[in-house]
Amino acid sequence: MTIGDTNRKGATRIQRRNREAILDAALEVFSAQGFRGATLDQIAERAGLSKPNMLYYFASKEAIHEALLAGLLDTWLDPLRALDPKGEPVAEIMAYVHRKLEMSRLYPRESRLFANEMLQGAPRIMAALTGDLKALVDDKAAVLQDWARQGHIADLPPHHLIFSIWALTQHYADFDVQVRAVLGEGHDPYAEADSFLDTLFRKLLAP
Amino acid sequence: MTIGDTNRKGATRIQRRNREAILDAALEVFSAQGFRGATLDQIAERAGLSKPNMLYYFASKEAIHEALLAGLLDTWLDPLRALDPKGEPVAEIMAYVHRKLEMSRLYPRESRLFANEMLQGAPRIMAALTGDLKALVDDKAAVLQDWARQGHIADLPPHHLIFSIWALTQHYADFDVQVRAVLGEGHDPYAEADSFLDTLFRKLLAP
DNA sequence: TCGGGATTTGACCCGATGGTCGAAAACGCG
DNA sequence: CGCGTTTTCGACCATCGGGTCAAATCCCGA
Repeated sequence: MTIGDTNRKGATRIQRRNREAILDAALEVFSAQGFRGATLDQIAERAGLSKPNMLYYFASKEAIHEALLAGLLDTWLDPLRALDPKGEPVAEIMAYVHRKLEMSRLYPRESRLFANEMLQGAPRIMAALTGDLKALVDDKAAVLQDWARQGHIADLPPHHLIFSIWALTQHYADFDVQVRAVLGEGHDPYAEADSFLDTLFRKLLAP
Repeated sequence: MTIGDTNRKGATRIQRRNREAILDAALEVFSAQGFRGATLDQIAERAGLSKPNMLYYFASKEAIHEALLAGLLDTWLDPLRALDPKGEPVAEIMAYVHRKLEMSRLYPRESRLFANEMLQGAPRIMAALTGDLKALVDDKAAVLQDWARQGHIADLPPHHLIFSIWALTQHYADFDVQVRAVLGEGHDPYAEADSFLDTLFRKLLAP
């Protein structure tokens, strides 16, 4: 049987376990070293497999990276998708901010993988950026603009409002070392950020 | 004569020209590929030198990277240093925001180099983070807190206020591709950001 | 103009790295 | 249990990549 891209049904228990172990290890390494900086040996070791065995599950380094990115953008955008045009404007946006920060806290590796890709000029996901991503953002931006027009929130450039949410929440994952280094001991960056960002966006959104 | 770290006086015209060309090329490559992802061949080619010749000016790949980072943190923090405790609070902070955004616009490669280093866990500049950087930030944070206590600006956690300025301004350099992909044609990201961030921070700082 | 230091480079070294192969071992199901 | 399929991996390969070296070339001040 071809191993291909199966990650769901039709795969044995061993296949699922190993593919998962590989992707987890790869996430660890790619997110910390970037694509070119990562080596198959590092990934294989972390995954607890021999290199040839790993390449039995994924055809190449590229293929592993691709598999990782494939799911990423989707997962990453779920919180934005959940922003409900029919909900209460400020509450919806605040919920988005908090969900996004929670993503940074729970999935910092994914955030860094994405950041790495952006820093490199997004060679592998440019299509998704100008396609799905842009479409989704444009859609939600229209919602924000409507809310602004109706006076529910301040009149702000909607795209940049969204950028600001991304920047502020992802910063805590991507620049984690810096945040912790500067704050010093005895701080809970994410708890403080949660409160600070709440204040920030409430003030910003107030009409 | 030892080539060492001389970048100033005591170096011939050729030395200055070549060292500069190397550092510029290295900035280009390191900022786009990360340390491990960059190769000496790429750098040498961009610099217009042979690899051995490049290694005549810098002892190793590490040395080039180090030279780059050495100047970076300092330059990068200049705008914050310029924040004057005796100035008018809101004006001082707004000036900092605009200066920082201008840095992103003029020196996106430096921003990305720094971001790469952070993503990798800051292995090469951790000392500077917990040393000079923390000291400077603590110092300015105290100023902000004073201003807040005196009612000049809103009472916000000063460290996170600074983080928010970093996150929002650097985002436009580090995630440039994403910003442009999402905005589409006919936008001037930095001009829009300048206006948006002005609004954002004025609303945030209002007591 | 000339000599010695500064600069440049072709050739080379060798460990790292992505990837292949064939055969052995483990699995699972009839 | 028997056997075809799946899984595993030791050994190997070609290329890449950081770095060295000795010899050639260039440059400039006395």
